[in-house]
Amino acid sequence: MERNTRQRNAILGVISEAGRPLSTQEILIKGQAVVPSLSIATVYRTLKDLTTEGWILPVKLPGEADRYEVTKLGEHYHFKCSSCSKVFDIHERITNNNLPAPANFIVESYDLILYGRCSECVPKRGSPGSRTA
Amino acid sequence: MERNTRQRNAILGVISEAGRPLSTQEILIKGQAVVPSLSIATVYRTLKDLTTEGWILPVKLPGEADRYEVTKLGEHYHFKCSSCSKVFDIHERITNNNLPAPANFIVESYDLILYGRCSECVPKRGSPGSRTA
DNA sequence: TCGCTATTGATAACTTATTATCGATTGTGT
DNA sequence: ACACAATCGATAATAAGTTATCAATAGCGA
Repeated sequence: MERNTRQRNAILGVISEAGRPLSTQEILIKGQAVVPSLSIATVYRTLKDLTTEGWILPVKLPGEADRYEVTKLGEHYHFKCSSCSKVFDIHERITNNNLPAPANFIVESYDLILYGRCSECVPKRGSPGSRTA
Repeated sequence: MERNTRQRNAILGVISEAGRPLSTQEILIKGQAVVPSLSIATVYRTLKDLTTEGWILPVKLPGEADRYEVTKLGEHYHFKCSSCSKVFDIHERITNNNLPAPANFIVESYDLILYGRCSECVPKRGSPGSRTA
């Protein structure tokens, strides 16, 4: 049967408490703060299990390895900071009307990724090179 | 100096005429219809050159290898058909107002990918399992 | 607490995409 | 047409991420 190991609890714990999608390396580091012996193999194994069981979901960004977050967040999209590389959840609602497609095309889902500066990395007022798109 | 080879002409030709972003394998196959000896190494080499020279751009989708399209298309986004896996350009305009981010976050750019059925793969009217998102 | 077996940790192996190597080929200026 | 270097084709090498292997460890029911 399925066992309730320290490693599994630690991994689900750090993902649940992160508040944003975590990379496998982030999960490894944060998990090792709870279970120091934690191995990257166990991280991958457990992420696969937790995904299969429906607890977490992979977050896919172009050209990057999957990140993971808990399933219960509902529909949302993501913001990647071009300075610190962290990815944040955005829960504002986008209506399908805002996502036009050609006639005869059926839109079933979408991925929207915003790129820019998060609140921690926003340049000070008045510094150069900081206009928004 | 830079030479005007059959391979280079064929590769830029198939990308220009495709009307949608092509994968490296698609470029190889279509290019071999023009220059049968065309090698995958030449495809990668030429794609890198054409990108550096500004003729083409990589199109990045989550979890997939880069596709390529000509630069002159201007701002647009992409639609991936979940049936035939082809990627299409969408030239409808999206306003920044439609892409809300948290206060203090600066949006510099975005990637938007719609998933669904293209006009060729849309199920016939009345068939089951075909509601839009 | 004992014993069984699921799970772990360390690392080798694998996968897929891309790049490097190098002898053969082929544009291009003369 | 010639010469020569840019480019090509075939394939080995690389890179990053993920998975497999297997002896050691540790949940969990009795």
